[in-house]
Amino acid sequence: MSSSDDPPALRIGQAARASSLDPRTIRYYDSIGLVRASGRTAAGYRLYTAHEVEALRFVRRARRLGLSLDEARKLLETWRRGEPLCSELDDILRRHLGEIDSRIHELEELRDEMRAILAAPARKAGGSRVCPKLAAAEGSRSGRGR
Amino acid sequence: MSSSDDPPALRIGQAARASSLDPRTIRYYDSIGLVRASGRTAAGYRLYTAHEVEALRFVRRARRLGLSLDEARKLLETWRRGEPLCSELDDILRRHLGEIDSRIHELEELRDEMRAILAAPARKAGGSRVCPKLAAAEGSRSGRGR
DNA sequence: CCTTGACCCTCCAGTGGCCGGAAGGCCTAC
DNA sequence: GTAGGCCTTCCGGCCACTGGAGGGTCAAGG
Repeated sequence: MSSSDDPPALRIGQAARASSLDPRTIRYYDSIGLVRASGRTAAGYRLYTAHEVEALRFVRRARRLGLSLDEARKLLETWRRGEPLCSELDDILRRHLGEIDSRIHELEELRDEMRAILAAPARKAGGSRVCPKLAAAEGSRSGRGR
Repeated sequence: MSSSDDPPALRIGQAARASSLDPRTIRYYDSIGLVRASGRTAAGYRLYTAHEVEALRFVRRARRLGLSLDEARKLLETWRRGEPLCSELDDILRRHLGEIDSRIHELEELRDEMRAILAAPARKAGGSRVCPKLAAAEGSRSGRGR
């Protein structure tokens, strides 16, 4: 055994390049048990097979879609159990989609507000008070801010 | 002195209500020197005059515009020095405006991507592989993720 | 053989902007 | 006198890393 056709394992730097992640991030994922190294060399270097690299890419992709590591972990576990993953993924994505939509909305409001502020005349001197730009405008929205 | 027409000072809970902030947040701002309590009662309770409450509201507003506490601090210092604030504010807001714009753009791309994923047929069973949704689609964008 | 340099290891600390809880002091009302 | 509501400090946690110190490993070059 341990013949020459074992899956060729990468060290962390190579795995990092293959997954577009930082080695430290991969070490972190290992440390929290998200994507564990498949083994270690005699010197203690982490080894990653194509399987783990795929998982790392999976996680990276999930992160880029805005999912938390916990969500990524759930999906990953489903995936590793060989289950369909799609319905779970759909749920999560649908939820995030809603959040993104309202986040976009919020940001657009913010942007408009900023534009209005920037467009306002610079009326200096006026009163002894603040440049009214920030002090004013305590209207409309309230509550949670992500 | 210390007559009855000293500015009536609020305790932290009242200041919190007046500024729509959490008392703990206000304590935090005090601890980092962002908005210090104007004094203490004999019992050690923080006191906030209308001036500090205004500063707290200012900070809250800045935060809601997406500025960091550091940016808020800079503006606040300018403000407290009685300077116009507008040009500095404009710089910061302009920069943030750009960021918000690109963030909106990013999120819209993300949203479209998610919609595409959700719209894709659920093709289960297929190969032994992953539901292709997350595994695939390693195209387009790369680089920084906020 | 020794050094250089790239890579790897672990451990600890820090980031931002708070939130939560424990353990206790203060003040008013009943 | 006691119940409650407010306040205090201190400490730890959150998320997803990032940075640094202080060392080990390994192949190539002199």
